[in-house]
Amino acid sequence: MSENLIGYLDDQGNIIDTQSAGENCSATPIEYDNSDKALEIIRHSTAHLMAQAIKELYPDAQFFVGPVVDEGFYYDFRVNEKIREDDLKTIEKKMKELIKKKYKIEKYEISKAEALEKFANDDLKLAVLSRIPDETVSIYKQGEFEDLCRGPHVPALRFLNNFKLTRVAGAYLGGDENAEMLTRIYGIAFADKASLKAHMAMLEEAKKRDHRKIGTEMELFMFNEEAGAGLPFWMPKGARLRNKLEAILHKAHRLRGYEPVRGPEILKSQMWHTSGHYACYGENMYLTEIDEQEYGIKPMNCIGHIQIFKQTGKSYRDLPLKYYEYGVVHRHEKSGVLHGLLRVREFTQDDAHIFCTPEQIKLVILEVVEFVDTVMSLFGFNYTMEVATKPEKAIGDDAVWELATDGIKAALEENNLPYTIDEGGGAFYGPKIDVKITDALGRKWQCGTVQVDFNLPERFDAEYVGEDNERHHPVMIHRAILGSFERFIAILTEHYAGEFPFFLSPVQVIFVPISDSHVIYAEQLKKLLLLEDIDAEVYDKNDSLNKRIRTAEKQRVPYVVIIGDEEVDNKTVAIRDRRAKEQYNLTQDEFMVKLTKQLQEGKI
RNA sequence: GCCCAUAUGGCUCAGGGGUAGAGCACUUCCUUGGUAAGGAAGAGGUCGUGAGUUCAAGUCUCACUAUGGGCUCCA
Repeated sequence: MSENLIGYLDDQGNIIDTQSAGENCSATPIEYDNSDKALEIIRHSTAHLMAQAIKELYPDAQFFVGPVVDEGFYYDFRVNEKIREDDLKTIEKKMKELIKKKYKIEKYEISKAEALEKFANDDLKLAVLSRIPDETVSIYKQGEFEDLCRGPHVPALRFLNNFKLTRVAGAYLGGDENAEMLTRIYGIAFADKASLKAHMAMLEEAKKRDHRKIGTEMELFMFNEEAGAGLPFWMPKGARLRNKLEAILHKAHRLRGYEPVRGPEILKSQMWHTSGHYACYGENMYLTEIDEQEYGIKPMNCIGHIQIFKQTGKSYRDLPLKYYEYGVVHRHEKSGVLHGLLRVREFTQDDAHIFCTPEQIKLVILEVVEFVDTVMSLFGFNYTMEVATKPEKAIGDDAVWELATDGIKAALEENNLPYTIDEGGGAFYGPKIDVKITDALGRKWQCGTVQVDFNLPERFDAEYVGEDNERHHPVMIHRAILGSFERFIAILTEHYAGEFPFFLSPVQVIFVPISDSHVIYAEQLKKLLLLEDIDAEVYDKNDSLNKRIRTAEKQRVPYVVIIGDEEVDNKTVAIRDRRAKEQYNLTQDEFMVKLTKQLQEGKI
């Protein structure tokens, strides 16, 4: 048996550890390295090692589950003591000590009845057992420490040298928010020290891209404790960036046949009762009373758009009818979930509602998915699509839900668009496709969404006259491309590490005049650029030239332009180009043409 | 909402019971410089808010607010 053998892979893709495989296993060996399967075993065993260390340090600790996850592993457990971030070092130290004891990891099997008896005093293990259907369960043992576990595990602790405990957190038992909260410790492990180090370095790099850090540095947005949590303020630089994004999207919508509309911020509660928001989404709504009449601040824009649709008679010839609005919505998110611009309580959706016939659904969905793809490509985002099905709190018949869900799946499948299923994740009025992109730390965030809704048009009695001269309820497709400007700009910031493409950059050009006599020319150029919707600044502070160039270069600006005698005399500019990472000279005309042309990159 | 942690000038942070510190940014002056930090002086904080312990509280305790990492939930 090889020194580095830690398990086998059978032809079904299941991992068999060496404890289970026996002497003469013919399955494919898994060597000790950084392959996915090897890491799965290593990390699982490291979770156990951590549990063993915790048990020695906190003898009263009881353990729940310790699985491998995308970012490493964790173990959930109950202790009387409070475990803090500082304690992780102590636990790590104990883990290293245990490795030195050279324990082997041994496995034995017992019947479920025996297990129930063995763990009779451990309610957490009994909870785990209650979820296991098998009649036989396995126990893994290393030194004095034993744990109920199905494996797989490495043969001995010596394979677990390269790990790091990353954070402590609370986690509900079984993910149920009504249940007890356990302590969870996350960690990561690799087969070699260098990979671990590289992983930690990657996390450090990701932190530098954090939109909250860059947003503060670049003065894009802010929050204010006295104003309230989750309520973002857009500072001038951030507002410029956002305006540019809005302008690009306005044009993109008009070119695709969308009409702008706008509904009020608050509507009488009766309307939210009719829609079902009051019953299904009420916990998230802000309510207010005016003249003894209750109003709800809108958490979504659909209700307003339906009223606009209903205002004038509609024919099948008008469909599909596309209304869009940069709709400001307020949602009372739980305080603990707020997260920079990625999760706020007031945000603006690039929202649209497409009224169409049932026959048009497929086409409309595809059109939207294509729109999404165009926008994502513009920024170079990878995204995944999830089809979310009927949630527990929902309105409408199952049959209608099925029809809508099948329509979504069919549209995607017929065009070979890959998707996964999010069971029960739909909106209360219909199933949806969620478009998810990842932030700097690899966390997925929902951005775009396409939702098929048979329910709200009926509830509000929205109608069109069909070819048959009868009245019909239209189908409503709710959709957003960016999702919200707040979240999307947060992700953009992390994606570009603040170095936004020219067409979005809040400051697109910085002029550095060499001395006072060159300021006039710089100001003239700045004005010329503004006429083309390009934002520029002139750095004429009383600092040395080198200092001003350094400051300008650190602003994450696409172009720094130096203006001296030579440039003024010849009507030229001396450019430091961020993208090309080089310096060159252009005439003023060439410069203007270059920049206005580059602005076109943002046209979609 | 729940668990744990954190909160000191605009920003990043030090100070851990005895009358508030640094760097950057800011203001003024000198310097007018051709491609990544020239020099000098100055201003700016009731140490998140409110209680409590103490002769004495940024510093210890509690509550609240906000923020961070998670859980749960979502654009």
